[in-house]
Amino acid sequence: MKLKPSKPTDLSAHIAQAIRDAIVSGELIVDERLPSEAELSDQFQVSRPTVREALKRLAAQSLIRTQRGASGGAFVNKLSFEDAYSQQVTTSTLLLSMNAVSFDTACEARYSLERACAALSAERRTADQLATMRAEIFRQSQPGLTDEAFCASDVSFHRALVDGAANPVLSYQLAGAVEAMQPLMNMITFTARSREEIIALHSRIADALEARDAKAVDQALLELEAYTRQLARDVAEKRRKPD
Amino acid sequence: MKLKPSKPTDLSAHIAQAIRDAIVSGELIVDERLPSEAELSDQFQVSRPTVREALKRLAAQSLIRTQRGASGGAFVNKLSFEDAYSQQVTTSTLLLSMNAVSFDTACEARYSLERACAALSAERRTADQLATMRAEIFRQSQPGLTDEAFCASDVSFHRALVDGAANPVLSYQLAGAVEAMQPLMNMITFTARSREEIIALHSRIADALEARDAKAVDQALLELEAYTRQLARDVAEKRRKPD
DNA sequence: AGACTTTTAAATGTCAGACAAATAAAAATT
DNA sequence: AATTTTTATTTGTCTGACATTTAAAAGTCT
Repeated sequence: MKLKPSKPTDLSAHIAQAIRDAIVSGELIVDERLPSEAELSDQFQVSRPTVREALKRLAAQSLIRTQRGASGGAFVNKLSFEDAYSQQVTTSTLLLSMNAVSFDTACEARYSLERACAALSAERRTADQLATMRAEIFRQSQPGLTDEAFCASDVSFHRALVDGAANPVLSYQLAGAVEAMQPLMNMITFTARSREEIIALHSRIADALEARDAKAVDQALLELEAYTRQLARDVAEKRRKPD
Repeated sequence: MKLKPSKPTDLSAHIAQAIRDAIVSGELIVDERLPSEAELSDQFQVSRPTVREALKRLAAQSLIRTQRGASGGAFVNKLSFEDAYSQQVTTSTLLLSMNAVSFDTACEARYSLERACAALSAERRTADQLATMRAEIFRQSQPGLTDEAFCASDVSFHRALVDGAANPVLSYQLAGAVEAMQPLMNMITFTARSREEIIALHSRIADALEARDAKAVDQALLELEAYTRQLARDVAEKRRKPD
């Protein structure tokens, strides 16, 4: 029936898609200036507010940036790993919370991906990354640390592990998975005993990385995953049947 | 100096962030209706166009959906795996093309992640997914297939492999990595000989999955990665020194 | 009373025109 | 020649209006 993929309404979405296509296809290249809003409204035969709504959609995806003034305008933005990363964290976090993804499912995904980095990280990790991991382990062992701070340090630790693979694409992909887990992790109350256990496993991971022993890293990660899932089960158990 | 994180300008970005925060923090829950544009312009003390620009930013991230009419308005959208997936493909694709990520880096990331699924997929793959893979292998063996069609079939094959892990979070994460590689893969010209080689490896993967032999899957993926990178090197070589 | 039709009100979608603010280039001045 | 001023361009924002869609309310008929 309808030939157009998008309904005749939502002109701004239509225009945004047209420009997006031009960027993805390479028709518009990085740092190239788009026509001014006035010119675009002429070209697309719509009003300037409508064009602006379209541009804001693109800006929300970091596809363009705008600059005011004489030779200003909208420019095709070079998507940085950092931009892509922060977008992915937001998206992944919401995806997990809104779709009631089970802790087990998220945890399995996270550790599967993280183990994918382990071999590369064992091979390539720098002294600096190792030092970061040791520092985070030390921080985790401090008494009086809140659960939130403990989790945050945990994320930093794993981030260093992932970055050890020295592959920006991997880091970008993994960052979403690891960081999006944090809200779920925050549901766990870490006892002194469980922290001790986790820190021991972290130390084993750091040791294995220092020795460039990929298999030992993998094994420690497997155990860490199993232990984390066990903790979550305990919390769920306690919630169901509080003493 | 500036206390506000965002500059005093870009009101729409500011408002979008405020609403985004409310959604991420859970202050606004799925399917909840936002105040009308008129009410929002009152609350934030800005004009309606400005509010609309903010809402379009959120719509671009699939965080809200809008509905016209009497009891219409903007509603918090339940972010689906599909939405998140397509966003990630767009982002990943642009990230690779704009940052001149080397074929090797992207390839390494992709296969590392894919191998992370291999063990789970060997354990859980359904007969249906196996059939899909066999069908794609058959398609790939058809003579007269264009390179684009061959690549597309390749993506479908790997997609089935990833979905075999039966973990939606993994599928979502991996889809981006695999699909974003396609433009890079399209640069390769597949000779009859190289297609034959790839198909043989695909068959080995399918066989191993059928036998639920995780190690064999992993090994075949390793070889496929090595072969793919070799092909890319050959193309680069030929381009530098054409005969 | 109940089912159907019409009206109405509320909301988003779009438009036009205007002014403010920023900014770089051009013009004027020292 | 260097500096300052002007100017033109472009985005950012506002006001007000109308169009369109849609669900609920009101009305009408059987």
